[in-house]
Amino acid sequence: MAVREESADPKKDANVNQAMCPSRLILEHVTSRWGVLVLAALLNRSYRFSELRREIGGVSEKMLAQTLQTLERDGFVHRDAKPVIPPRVDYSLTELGREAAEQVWGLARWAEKQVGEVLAARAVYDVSKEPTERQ
Amino acid sequence: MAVREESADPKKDANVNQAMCPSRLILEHVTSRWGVLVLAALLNRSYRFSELRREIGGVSEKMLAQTLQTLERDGFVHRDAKPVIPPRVDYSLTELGREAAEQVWGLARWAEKQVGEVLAARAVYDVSKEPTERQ
DNA sequence: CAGGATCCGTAACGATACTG
DNA sequence: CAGTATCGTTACGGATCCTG
Repeated sequence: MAVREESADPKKDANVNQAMCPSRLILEHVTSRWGVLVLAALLNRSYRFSELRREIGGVSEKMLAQTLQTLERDGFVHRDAKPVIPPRVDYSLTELGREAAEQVWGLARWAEKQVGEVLAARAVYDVSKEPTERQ
Repeated sequence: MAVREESADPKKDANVNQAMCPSRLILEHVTSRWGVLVLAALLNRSYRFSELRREIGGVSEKMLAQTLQTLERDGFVHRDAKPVIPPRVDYSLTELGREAAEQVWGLARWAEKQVGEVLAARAVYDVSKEPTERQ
């Protein structure tokens, strides 16, 4: 079995941290590296597994499956497995998932808008912290 | 020196992932475990280091320092170090930081509102995935 | 094709000790 | 007080192999 990793098992979530509020976990799931991208992709339309994998790019099968399961468990993603050979599974957003996706997408858009400012701030910071050679 | 961990060194950020867009990093910083809590706390008022540490609770010195540095570097947090003995350092939000804090706090609030729904969804999911003993 | 199981490296994190 | 340096752990995440 070995249901480790992230938070597949609810009882294990607790010991990740002694006192982590549930909202923190939700936040973690929807803002995770691949969670954001999955939600963003599904905002447009539904996707099949491999399709989604190509769309996102750079995600391993394992992480995509894991991300999708977490989001499905939280009620953000609907999984429609058709009993055909070869298997066909479509993923789409639930209503709750759409809300989530819009929220994080909004945040992502905001982040993109601020990239310039942030990069500038970093440049300033890095120069000020530089070895400076001699003082 | 050993400036590993998270993203203190800009040149290292790139190899965390071959192709990670800058906005992803910003998102990572502001939605990180302690990043959210730091921003939320500073939304009310400015804090000193240890004060902030107590306020948040459960954060190690190392992680708090690291989180604050990351946020400062991105231009979200202003660090005001007064040259006195004993040292006194006040942290506050910049204008950009206030925007960020409001964004993530909005997301956090949304997450809190959905805790009930998510928990319910998880319960349904977990039951449906249960061993079921015999089918 | 959709994913489960397993192995493994690395880096994130926490605890502790130490410094200006 | 406000951090930095070091160490140990663990769990995140990727690669690979395997199955219905």
